[in-house]
Amino acid sequence: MCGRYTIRRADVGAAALRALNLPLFEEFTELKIVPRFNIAPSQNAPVIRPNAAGKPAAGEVRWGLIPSWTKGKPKMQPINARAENVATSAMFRQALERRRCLVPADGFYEWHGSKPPKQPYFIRRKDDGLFMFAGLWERWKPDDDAEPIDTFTLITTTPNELMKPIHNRMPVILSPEDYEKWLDRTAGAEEAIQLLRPYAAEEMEAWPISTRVNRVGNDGPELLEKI
DNA sequence: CCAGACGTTGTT
DNA sequence: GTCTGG
DNA sequence: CCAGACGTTGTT
DNA sequence: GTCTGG
Repeated sequence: MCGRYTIRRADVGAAALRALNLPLFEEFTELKIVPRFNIAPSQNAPVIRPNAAGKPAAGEVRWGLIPSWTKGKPKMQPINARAENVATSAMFRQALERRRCLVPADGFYEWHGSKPPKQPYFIRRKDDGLFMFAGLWERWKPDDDAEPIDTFTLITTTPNELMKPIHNRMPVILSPEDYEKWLDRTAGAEEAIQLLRPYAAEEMEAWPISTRVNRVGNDGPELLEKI
């Protein structure tokens, strides 16, 4: 699940975050965003994470987590992490403690059905506002003297009432009042996992769309048209 | 102790 | 790196 | 998540 | 069928 999402407006970054009037975002770095209708795994996407000073900063990071201890060619690059397992899994535990991030999105896709052709749906806020997915990131160096590569994964949880008919999982969408705590590196894993719950269904809407979205290279507004 | 795995999704 | 299995 | 490749030899 | 790439 959650193997595709959108960032359709360039104002999704700094302006939207400052509008929340959260202290953490007062000095937020301007987030340069190229609108996209089809963000897929293994591509770079903007994420928001604390910089060295603890202030949130934004930059492009590759979707698909490569743990820092990976030797040689990465074998596993999970694009999702189950909220039920992040606290105990050897792969996610450290990232949950120290490397949490926000992944901005203004919509995502989900495929309904057991065998192809599956019916894709587009899901967004009713007010077409901003989502922040809960993410974890890692820094990996292919070799000792190579440039580090940053990657991230999206945390998933059980579906809310809107998503249940479509799928058995959904991405963790954080409430604005939880953004700070999720990024706060002084908050521990125990506090962090409290925030990992299904988002309010009444604030979301979904509709069926064309299977044109299946092709990663398709990246236009027509992907969101109701069918 | 060392060796080997470490994940999710969906599909069967 | 850290946990599990042998 | 879905789509598309899945190989070797030899040459640059 | 299974892996890789987007």
